[in-house]
Amino acid sequence: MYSLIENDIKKLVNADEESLQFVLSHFKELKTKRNHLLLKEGDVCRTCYFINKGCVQVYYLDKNGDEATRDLYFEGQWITNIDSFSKQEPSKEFYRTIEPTSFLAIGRDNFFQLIGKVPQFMEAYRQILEASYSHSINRINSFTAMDALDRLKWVRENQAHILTRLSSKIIASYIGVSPETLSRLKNKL
Amino acid sequence: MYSLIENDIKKLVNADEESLQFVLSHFKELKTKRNHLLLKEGDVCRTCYFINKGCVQVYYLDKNGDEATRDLYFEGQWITNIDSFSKQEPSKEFYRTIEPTSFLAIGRDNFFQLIGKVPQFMEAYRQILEASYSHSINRINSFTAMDALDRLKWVRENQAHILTRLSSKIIASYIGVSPETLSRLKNKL
DNA sequence: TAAAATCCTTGACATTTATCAAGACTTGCT
DNA sequence: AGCAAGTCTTGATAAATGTCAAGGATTTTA
Repeated sequence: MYSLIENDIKKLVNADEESLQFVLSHFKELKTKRNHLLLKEGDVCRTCYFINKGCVQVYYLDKNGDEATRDLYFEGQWITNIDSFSKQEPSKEFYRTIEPTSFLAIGRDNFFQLIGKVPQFMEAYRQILEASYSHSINRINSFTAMDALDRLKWVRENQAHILTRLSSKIIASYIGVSPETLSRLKNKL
Repeated sequence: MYSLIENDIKKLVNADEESLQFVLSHFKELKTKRNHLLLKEGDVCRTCYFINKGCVQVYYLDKNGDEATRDLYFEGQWITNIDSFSKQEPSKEFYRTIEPTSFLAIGRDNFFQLIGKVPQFMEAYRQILEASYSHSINRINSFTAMDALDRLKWVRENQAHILTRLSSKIIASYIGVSPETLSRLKNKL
């Protein structure tokens, strides 16, 4: 149950076994069905999740009430609403599983205590933040610098699992086009 | 010269005067003309900057060679290419001043030594990362969930200084439309 | 300070993408 | 297993945005 998260942390920092087990002991398993809402607009996020298996869609409701997908997360990834988690403000986004998903979850209080007590965990968190920020920068650049077909090609080159694992509707929302447009773009690939 | 950065750090963390001055002593002043390239595609970023006065455009070259603006930074903001700075990989982005600009700059080695030595500086960095990540998430959501006119209105509500201080060409690139389209959108505001 | 360069706007037109509708197909639920 | 719901595709059309061109305004630079 803890092997994936253990490897992930070891990949980021050199932690002695005692510290590592101390950190892991604060994570509780959470299993959900598909379409489970982890967090919805207006909620305050009190939990940070590590995905053991499954998939989470993070989305936003546009002015027509349609879902706009900000990001998609899979096993081996860390996920929380950073704004709401760090400042305890209401979330503007929805977090929903799109497959049966199993998490390791840690509450906010435990999380920040660990950060203060275990320097290697702080260091791991810093690296996760840097990588998440970097990923979001790439995503902004894909929207400012590419048209829809190039964004689709970019996903095919860099995140191919998204195209094979998820429905066209969700892929379209992630690429930032209507499902009809995605259907037509596929013919041009 | 250090008053803005001093207030910024104090706003983020409680630091004793000695630690604060120790941290500040590692920052060197850098003044540039407008259109100075701080970093270009392919460069490895070895410096983190705090803007004392002025403005920096971070952009990307699209497949036509046009500039796509990922973000704009002003006095009081921290700026570095996080990917290149943290992993010492070549930058994919350009960083250019668009006004005469004065910075406080710190080299990568000093930066990471300070992070290790001064817990309050680590804590400040963590908060800056969280805020930067949060800002980039808002920007992704503006592209996935809004059309061009709504993005322009969003900037007017939330970053009005961008509209009053910068050229239409740069605003257009930030909004993600051609200058001609921006010119027409202004008539609909 | 004057020439050169760049910027801003507007018009005409092309291209991209969205919307609406319908039918075939797939999936989920009981 | 079978029905209901949702998905995917395609066509027709509308709306949004890009491109090219040109002229006037502004800014830069020599």
